[in-house]
Amino acid sequence: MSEPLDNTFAALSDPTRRAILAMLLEDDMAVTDVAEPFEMSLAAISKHLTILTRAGLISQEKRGRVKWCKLEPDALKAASTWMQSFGQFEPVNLDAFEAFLNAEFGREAP
Amino acid sequence: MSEPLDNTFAALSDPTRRAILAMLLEDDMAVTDVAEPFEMSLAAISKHLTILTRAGLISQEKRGRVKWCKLEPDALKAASTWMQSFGQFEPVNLDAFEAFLNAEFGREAP
DNA sequence: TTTTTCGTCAACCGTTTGGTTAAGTGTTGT
DNA sequence: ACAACACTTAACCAAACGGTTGACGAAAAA
Repeated sequence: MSEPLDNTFAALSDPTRRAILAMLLEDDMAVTDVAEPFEMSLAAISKHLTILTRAGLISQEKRGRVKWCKLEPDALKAASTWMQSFGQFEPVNLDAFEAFLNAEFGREAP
Repeated sequence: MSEPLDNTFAALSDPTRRAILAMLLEDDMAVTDVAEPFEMSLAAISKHLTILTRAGLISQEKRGRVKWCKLEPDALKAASTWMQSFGQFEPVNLDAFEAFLNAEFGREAP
């Protein structure tokens, strides 16, 4: 019923999930460590991670009792392609991203 | 409460709204004409257009009794920047977009 | 072995979403 | 003046969302 692109964009529409993705950009993390900086329950974060997994934006691998979360950048390609088509086909540079990340973290990450 | 990026991604998460954007890529359109190809009420399309407007993805200008809808590609820039950062910074080309649009229309557009 | 840690699941709750139909507001054409 | 057209709004509905708490299973540590 719902297309991959639906799930990708829906997953990205939540600031908590975007913050999680930004965290995972730095390193793979365990669920508990992902949850630590947020002011919400572990169960809530677990749900967010399920949504991100369903959207293909991350993968989760269980080793022992710890479940490791890993960014999967490829899932963003289709969505990115769709968006760029409306965005005048400008190439993106890292500086713009860094500035954006700072802004995002300044407001959203605890 | 909700950030611009939230609204942008949420607006893009619905296939009807993405199809509307693709239609508007070709030309400005009146609300009734936007609604024509879809199997849902005019009121429903009107709501979708409100959501797209709130997200800044389109603008609506009333001339007489007709309300014209116009694509606003700039609103996608911030979101696009965010996404590209996770997508290995690959430049996007038009061929990929065309292929994607065809696939999208084949499945989603009535 | 017992206890703590890691994480999910189930049930619940209030809000939002995506759709419907019906009524209402302007604008245009006859 | 009146009818048709172009939309929007209101009220309603079922389903999904985003969060909670509490119970639970599996793995690790004591």
